[in-house]
Amino acid sequence: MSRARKGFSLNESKSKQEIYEVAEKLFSKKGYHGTTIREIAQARGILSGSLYSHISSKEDLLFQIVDDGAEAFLGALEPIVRSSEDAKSKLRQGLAAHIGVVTTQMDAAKVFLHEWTALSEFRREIIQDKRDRYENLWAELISEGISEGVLRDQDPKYLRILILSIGNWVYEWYKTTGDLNPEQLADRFMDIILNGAAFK
Amino acid sequence: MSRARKGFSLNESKSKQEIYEVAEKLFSKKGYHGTTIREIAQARGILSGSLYSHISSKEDLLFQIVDDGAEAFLGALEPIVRSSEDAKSKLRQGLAAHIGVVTTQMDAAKVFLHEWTALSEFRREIIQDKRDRYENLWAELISEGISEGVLRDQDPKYLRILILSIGNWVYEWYKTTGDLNPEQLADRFMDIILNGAAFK
DNA sequence: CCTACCGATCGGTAGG
DNA sequence: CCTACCGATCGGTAGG
Repeated sequence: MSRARKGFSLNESKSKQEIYEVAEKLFSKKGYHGTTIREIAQARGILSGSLYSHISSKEDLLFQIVDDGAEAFLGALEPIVRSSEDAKSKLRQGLAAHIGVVTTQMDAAKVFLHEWTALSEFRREIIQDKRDRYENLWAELISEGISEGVLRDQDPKYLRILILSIGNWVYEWYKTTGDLNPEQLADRFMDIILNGAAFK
Repeated sequence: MSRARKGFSLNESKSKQEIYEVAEKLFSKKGYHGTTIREIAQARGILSGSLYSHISSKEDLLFQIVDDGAEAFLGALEPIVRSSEDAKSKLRQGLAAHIGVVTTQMDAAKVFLHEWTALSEFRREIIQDKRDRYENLWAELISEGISEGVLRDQDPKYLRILILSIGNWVYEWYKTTGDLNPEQLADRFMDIILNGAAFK
């Protein structure tokens, strides 16, 4: 998550970070191609040329945002997968972690989930790898659930897709005011996923 | 769904339709802002200026694609909601219809689900209305399920979101080869949604 | 459907 | 961080 990673001075990294925050918001709202470098600069109160003492290109900006998003998801899920709790509560915590990332970093999450395809090949592959790693962590959680006898022994692929679909779509509808918090949401969804919505 | 709606001659509407198909593909792959009018023209084998005897603007093209998408979803779900079957099979059929639209018209569905926000205000509102209508149809299905005693009597909002999240995300991962067909997919997902993934 | 072009804007740079 | 600008490309148009 930290963007002050390469030993910039405090002021430099503060300026840089403000640019990232502004770009995150704009890329999330209007898309990467729909956002101009001049809009980003204007939102920071400077001229477009001045951006380039802090960034090297527009795509560089996108990559750092997308990569931060990837790291946020991985960093939230990894400790849960590695923990020694039972499979059921790991599944619940995993979904809460995912929803937590989406709701507390809505712009970055949306850019990560949707604008990463605008990256050029080399950098897109780096992100593809992290996406694969994240999916594999979920595959692990589900296969633990099956081997512990908590989950029905079905093709785990579609359960994984079902869970991630629910978690990913959150940025499309979630409002900070009026909706359940991430923990409550994860409880609600995981109750349906595990026990079903049917009346018994 | 029909694009030959305003009485154009056969040839005109054929040319027009080819432009829509090409634009659908490109908007889906690279986004509305990431696609240039020249790319669309080139994919049809003509020059950019020549497009404008068939369309009136780039945004017009987007609107027609998005609106067709909206109509496809509404047209597939409406007869199911109006039918007199039991709530459980209407829910299953509704999800199959939704997944059917997404998988058989993947490009149009993706553009409808994601690029509609690029529309200017007036036309975005028209689409917002149709999205609301579609959501309300689902709300109806769920409330029937509750009143028929098929579904647990919980806040229906999150069940509706859960179902639509699963259905909408399909375009992100579905491959025509190797995956289940829409009916099978809907069965699989609806089984988990109704009965849960937990072992009992 | 093409030729020929338009004003505007794009991402980015040089030099201070 | 600004001034001043670059070549390229954008959506779109006039006239055939």
